[in-house]
Amino acid sequence: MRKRKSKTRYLIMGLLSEGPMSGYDIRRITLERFRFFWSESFGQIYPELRRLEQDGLIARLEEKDTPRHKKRFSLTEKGMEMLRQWLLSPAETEQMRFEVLLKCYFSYLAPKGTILNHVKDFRRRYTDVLNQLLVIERELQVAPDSFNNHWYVLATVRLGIKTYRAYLSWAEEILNEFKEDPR
Amino acid sequence: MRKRKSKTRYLIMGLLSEGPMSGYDIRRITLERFRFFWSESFGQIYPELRRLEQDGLIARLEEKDTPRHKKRFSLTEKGMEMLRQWLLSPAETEQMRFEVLLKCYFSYLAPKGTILNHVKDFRRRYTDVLNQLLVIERELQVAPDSFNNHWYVLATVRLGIKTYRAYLSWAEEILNEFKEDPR
DNA sequence: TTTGGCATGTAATCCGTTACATGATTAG
DNA sequence: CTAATCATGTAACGGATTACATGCCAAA
Repeated sequence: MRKRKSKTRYLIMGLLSEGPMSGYDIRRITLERFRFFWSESFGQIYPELRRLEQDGLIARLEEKDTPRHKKRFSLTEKGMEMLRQWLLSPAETEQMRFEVLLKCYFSYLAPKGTILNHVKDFRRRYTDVLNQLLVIERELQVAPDSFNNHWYVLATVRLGIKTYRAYLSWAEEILNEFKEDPR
Repeated sequence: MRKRKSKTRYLIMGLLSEGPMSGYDIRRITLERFRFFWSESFGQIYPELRRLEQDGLIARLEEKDTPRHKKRFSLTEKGMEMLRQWLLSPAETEQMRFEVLLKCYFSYLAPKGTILNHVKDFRRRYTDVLNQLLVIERELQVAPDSFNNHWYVLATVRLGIKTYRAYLSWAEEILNEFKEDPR
């Protein structure tokens, strides 16, 4: 038997633990809060919601007069159980795939200065996300801690901040070294 | 028409630019040198080699008395052309998927101290890879620069080193904060 | 002689994005 | 009225891992 590998269900159940929401909400919140270390598309979310409901891990709310087409789900006891189980097991090793580093590595085969474009592009992208993370950090520090989980949320945000600062510091170093000794 | 997304062919062509090698070699070298930011499996490499040969981007060496079953390939002019083209175009944005961060984020739902296991696990894994990277860095500094590309290789290695140092510093902070105020 | 590493390859399966289809509601 | 956004969903496709199959060669 093959081990289930997709983590989509845990993301969904995790979010539902904060209260009922729809597939569309899940997508939106994932973009807002997890963009820096996670991504999901509708093509995964909606079919997974159906499966989770079939398995009794989430339940459709019976609501009349929902705004628009909204179909909201809540986490069941069984679902919370499974979520807790997953939280106790160790995480899988992350597989990195940085195309930009592949390009940097082989840039010596291309015209002089090719690597600079990649490094500058990299720097620009991570300058943007770093700024977004700093905004989120400040917001978290002043917002009321309704779920008593801000310390946890801030932990993930701060890993992002440290990581992207390291990225930017690297980019500066490369650009400086190149300026001193262009290749 | 859909845009080809797999980057496997560029990894292969990049490696072949340093000299002829086999699918098995490519896999081994990828594990040694790119493990920190790239991964490929045999299931991608061998079919891709066949396609690249069909497209005339690489060519099978006609060798007798090769060691074992070895089938070596070399990069053609056309292949080098395409590789250079790719190097000039910007890299795609990398999508992150850190299961460990998802677990940290939701650990407040599990027994107190659950997050510690994830952070410690994370620290252990990256302590290992950091040490490997430091070894590689030292080796590169003393080895002869046969392809005149050490500065480029070191650039990628140093991004890894900076990143993993940031990871470890984060892990220490989280563990300390938790020790002072367990939740 | 048997074990383990070298070496190539295919098939099954799952994962994930993207494009497409449909329609309601709201803001301008 | 019209455009944008909200909202749900499916189908097609391509990407990637994993398991499997095969066999050689070297070392113990």
